[in-house]
Formats: sequence, C-alpha cells, structure tokens
Amino acid sequence: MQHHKLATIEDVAAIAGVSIATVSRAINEPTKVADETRRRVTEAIARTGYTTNAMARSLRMRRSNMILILAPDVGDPNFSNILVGLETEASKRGYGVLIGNTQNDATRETDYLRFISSNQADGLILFTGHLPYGFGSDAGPARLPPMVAVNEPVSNSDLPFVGVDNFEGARIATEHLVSQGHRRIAFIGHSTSKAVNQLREAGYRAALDGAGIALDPRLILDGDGTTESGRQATEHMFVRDVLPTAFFCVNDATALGVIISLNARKYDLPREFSVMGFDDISFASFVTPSLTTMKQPRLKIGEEAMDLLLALLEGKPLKKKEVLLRAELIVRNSVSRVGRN
Amino acid sequence: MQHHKLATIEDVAAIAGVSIATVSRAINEPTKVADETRRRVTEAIARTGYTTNAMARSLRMRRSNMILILAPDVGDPNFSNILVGLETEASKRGYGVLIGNTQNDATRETDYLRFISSNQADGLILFTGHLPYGFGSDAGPARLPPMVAVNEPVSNSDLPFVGVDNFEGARIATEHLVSQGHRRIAFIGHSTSKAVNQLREAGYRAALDGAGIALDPRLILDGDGTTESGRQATEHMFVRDVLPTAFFCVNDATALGVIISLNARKYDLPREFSVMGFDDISFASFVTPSLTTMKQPRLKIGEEAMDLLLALLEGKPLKKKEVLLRAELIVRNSVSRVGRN
DNA sequence: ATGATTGATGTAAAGGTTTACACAAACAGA
DNA sequence: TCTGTTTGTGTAAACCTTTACATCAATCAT
Repeated sequence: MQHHKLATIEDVAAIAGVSIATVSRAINEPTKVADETRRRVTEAIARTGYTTNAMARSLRMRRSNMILILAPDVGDPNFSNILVGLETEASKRGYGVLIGNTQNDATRETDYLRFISSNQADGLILFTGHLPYGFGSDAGPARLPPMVAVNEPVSNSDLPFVGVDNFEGARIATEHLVSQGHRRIAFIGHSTSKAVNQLREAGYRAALDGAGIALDPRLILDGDGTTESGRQATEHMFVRDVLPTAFFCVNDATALGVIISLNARKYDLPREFSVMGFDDISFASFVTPSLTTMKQPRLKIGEEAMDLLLALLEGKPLKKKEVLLRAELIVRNSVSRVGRN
Repeated sequence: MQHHKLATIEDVAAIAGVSIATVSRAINEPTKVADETRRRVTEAIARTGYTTNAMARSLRMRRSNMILILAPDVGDPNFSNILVGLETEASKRGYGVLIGNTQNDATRETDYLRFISSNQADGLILFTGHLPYGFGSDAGPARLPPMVAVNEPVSNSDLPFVGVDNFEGARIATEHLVSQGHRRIAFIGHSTSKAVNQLREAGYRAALDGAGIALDPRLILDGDGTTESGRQATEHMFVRDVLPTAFFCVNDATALGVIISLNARKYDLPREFSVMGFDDISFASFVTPSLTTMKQPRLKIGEEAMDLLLALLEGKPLKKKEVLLRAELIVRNSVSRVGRN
C-alpha cells in the first residue's frame, strides 16, 4: 500500500520510444543524445513524474552522495551553527547530510560506521577529535573513507582539518587587553590534554611576549572549559590573593564562570576587572556585562569543511591539508581600560 | 581505488558452503536456519568482515530506513535539542537521520522531496508548519509519505503532531504569577497569525478567568516573538502609561526584550516588575535577572515524534494523532511577589 | 568508390540484496 | 507402507540503474 508503483526508467523509455540506455543518457549526459530525442525523453519524464531511484543508482555507481557527520553532541549550539554551513554547502553540491550523535560512546561510534561500510555514506566529517572506534580494528576495512576533521583536529593523523585559528585568535584577544592598558592578564583554562586550550594559551603567551610583558605563572590557571572551572579558578585566585586586572578565558563558558564569581563578590564590572572570552556563543551578548570575545566564523567553517571533503571525494587535488579561519574580535562591555578606579 | 572490493553475500556463502539465500536468512531470520548452518555463516561473516550493502537491500526492499527532517533553521538551538531526541530514538530503532535546512525557501523544500521520491527516505519530520511546496502539486506523487509535524502543527491537515502543550503551559505560567499576588498581568505577544502565540494567549486568558481576574485588553500587546518586539511593546506601555505588575511573555526572546527595556529604564527587577518567559532557551539562566520560565521538554518531544513516525511507518496502529507534552515551570529570579516596594 | 571516422542508439551485463517457489529429507499419523 | 506435514535449503527472479560494447547510418577523407 506504500507505493502505487513509481515510474521507472523503463516506463519513460516506452513512452519516449527509446531504450532505457538513451533515457539514462538523456538525464546524465544530455549532450550525448540527439536534440529531438532528448526532447521526447524530457516530455516523457514530465508526463510520468519520473525520478531516478537513488538506491538503484547508488548500487550501480557505488556512491550514495551522502555525507555522514559524527559529532559528540548534536545539541551543542556551537555545533549546530557549523552544521548549517555543512548542510548548505553539501546541498548546493547535490549531497545529502546524515547525522550521528556519538555522545563519545565507543559503541555508538562503531555503530555509525555501518553507514560507511554499507555504502550509505561516501565521506565522513568528524567533530570528535579522534578516529571512530572500530576503524583501526582487525575486522574493519583497511581502506578508510575520505574524512575531514572539524573543530578538533584528530590526533596522530594527517587528516585534513578545518577550524578556527586558535593561536592567532588568542593572540588578538590578548593584544586587545594589552591595548586597553592591561599588563597583569590571567589565562584561565590551562590544560595538558586539550589541544584547543593549548593553542589558545600559546597565543596568549605570544601576545604577552610581543608586548614585552613578563609572564607571571601564578596568573595561569587550570580549567577544562566549563563554567564551573571558570568559577573555581577565580575563587582560587582570591584565596591566593594573586590578582590580575584582566581575565582572558579559554572560552565563553569559562568566562561566564569568572563573571559569575566576580559578580558574586560584588565587583563592578568591567571597571574593577576586565573579562574576555572566546567563541561568541549565543548567550555572550546577554550576560551582564555583555561579553567581549572572539567570534568563530561557524558558518564558514562548515562550508569550508564540506568543500574540502567533497574535493577529496571527487578526487580533486587539495589546496591545503589544513584550513584555519580567523576569529573576529567582538567588542562588548566586559573589557575596559585598566585603572579607571 | 576507492574500495578494494567489499565482501558480498556471495563470498560469505562460498566460505560457509551454503547458498546466498541461506546467508540472507541466517542474518535476517535466524530461526529459519539450522543451528549448525547458522554457526558456519556467522563465522564466515566474521572472517570476511561482511556488512550487507544497504543500497542493494534498500533497492530490493523499497525501504531505506532513513528519515528526513525538514526544518526552517537547523541552527536554531530550540531545534537542535529536539534533534537530539529525534536522532537518539531513530538510531535506537535502526534508522538513520537525514537533515534538510529549508530556510523557508520553497525551492529548497521542493528540492528535498527528491529524497522521498527517490526512495532515499521513508518518512518525514516537519518543523516547517506547512506541507513542503511541491507536494500537493500536479507532477508530484499522489501518495504522501508518512509524516509527523513537530513544534508547529501543519495547518489544514490532520497530520500527527507532537509538541508542547502551549495552552496548558501558558496557564501554569500565568497561575504562577497569580500565586505571587499579581493581578495586573500583561501578555506580550498577541498575534493574529501565529498558532503558538494564540494558544499561549488562550492559556493566559483561561488562567485569569479561573482566578476571577477581569481581563484588561490594554494589557495585551502585539508581538511576533522577537526580542525587538518585546522591547517595543514595553516602551509602548510606558508611553501610554498603562502598566502591569508582571509581564507574561509569549516566549523567552520576547521576555529578554522586556527585560532590556526595563533595565534601561533603571527599574529594579524583580522588585518593581516581574517578567515571565516561555521555552527556557539557553540564555534564560544568564540574563539578569535570570528568567523564570516554562521549560519545553525538547528531548522528549524529539523522541515521541520519532516514535510516532516509526509506528506509522511500520504500520502499527497509532495511539494518538496528537501528543502534547507538558512544559515545566522553572523558577528563577525574574518573578517575585507583588508589591514589595 | 572505398575505408575510416563520427554520432546516435540499442543490448545486455553488473551491482548485491530479498524472497516466492521448488525441492528434498525427515518425520508424523494412519 | 503410504500420505501429509514440517524443516532446511537452493534456484532464480526482481528491485532499477549505469555503462561497456555492439550496431548501424551518415559523414568524411582519399
């Protein structure tokens, strides 16, 4: 009862009075068929409402024109904006987009590989920062599908990568603080494991270095990028009583924690302390004070990543193995000139 | 160079010393094959690393086990949380999820239907509030695929619908304000076109009615659900000098506009005015004062919608044509007892 | 006039499954 | 012993394309 019976290429061929091969050619290589024939085929297609069956096509061509996107958290607003870019570019080029929410669960990751191994997807976009479990494995196919990593580069691999230039962004951010007269600038979010954090810290160090400001290691605090870690780091500073005039936070979530902590202590922001974030996530403009931060070009990241993957897929030579996009400084109200009190 | 040559059912059959039919049965209807045979097949599968080719399977079965999700804005955080629910449920049941970002563009909507007509997707989840353009059309297939509407019911149709109970939620919200002693409660977001707004206004009216509070039409203001409209409505109230003690806003975005406007006028919130939202979007807890609002059960909405669609798809009898989920009152700091000044 | 080339089309194979139907063996009931 | 049923398996068709190869007519070069 599902399908009446969709029109097939044979129906079209019969009506147009040609063979199915000709119909196929009229559709896929129009120049290879005579004008008059093409006209008849086009008309027959219109009359039957024919659409080529993608399954049969994929089976024959060994190509699904689908891209699988694997992300640890599809609900993450940061992800979803990149997704728009990915989807837009894919759609423009005639590809469909399949999504898989891995939740960093090995079982789920392996499970999604069925889309690859069963030919349901031609390529892979990875947000996870590592190869899916089950790839390097014994049973798995030796051949890896075309892949592009986004946001998090995949460790020990030379996978093409698209993301924001964290080092440069962090440098710009820190330089902005310096330009406002700050010299005691804390970095909140030191991490020995997260590549993103390390790059941003490196940018911070480079900026201080460039400005001739000596690094005070007591102003560099650990953090895992959560709001809670920002809060804790701030509290820790007050306990030790080693204070900066400005906080550069590894990301907006951390910055929020810092702001919450400072607000709770009744400081007047940004007069008494400046706070700078990174990412420009949606709430950044709604916090009080609204957050000065570095905006990630999320749409662009998505588009570039998909473009790269499709180039890979279509066998075109890659321009680059790595695309780093610039973050943009967004000035709001959480940073002011130092020493206004 | 792409694929070495994946193992097929024939390879497995050869190794196990059975026919391909038996292999297929061993996989899909294990009870129908003898224990010993099944063992041999399983082993052969393990040895070859065989995965069934989904394309061939879909072609034969006329079923792709894919669901297409059509949404006007994939980047909308409200959407992306529902997406998690949709994806989780689909994945649990062995379905994949395909996404289409329509941007309310007729061309794009029509374009995505190719997934349906070409058998690449078996069913449709609609966030758009209307049937995709090209469906009722002449050329299109008379047969509609199984569909479920989410968030926005589809007008003039009896499409199954899953969403939040707006009427009930608005009533609960308003009753909360009443319970805090408010009697002059404004409704911001009256609309003649948006169904959601109308339902929430109806809930507001019902609550007032239930509390024996006479409706003051001057306290009902137009709004399209944007932050700007919330701001404007508030300004308008001050111009006319007809003031409530509490604002019930059609959604959080509107509430944010109201708060911005009141903050700009230097009112002390929530002492002088209470503000209530609806949705509990991510920034709700970050505004100052943090927003008391009604939380949409987004994950649950997604799960229920997918469950409904799959039931439809698998020909099971539907429990209901409409699933309305309850919104939950989230008490934060933007509402206080009236008359504390 | 002849052979070679070009252009347009058709024939048939291949892609990898699922499943209706046929068949054989084993078993049950008489 | 015979008939009818059950159980397990195999054969082959069908799902709908794309495309290598063959065919044939028309055009061209010599």
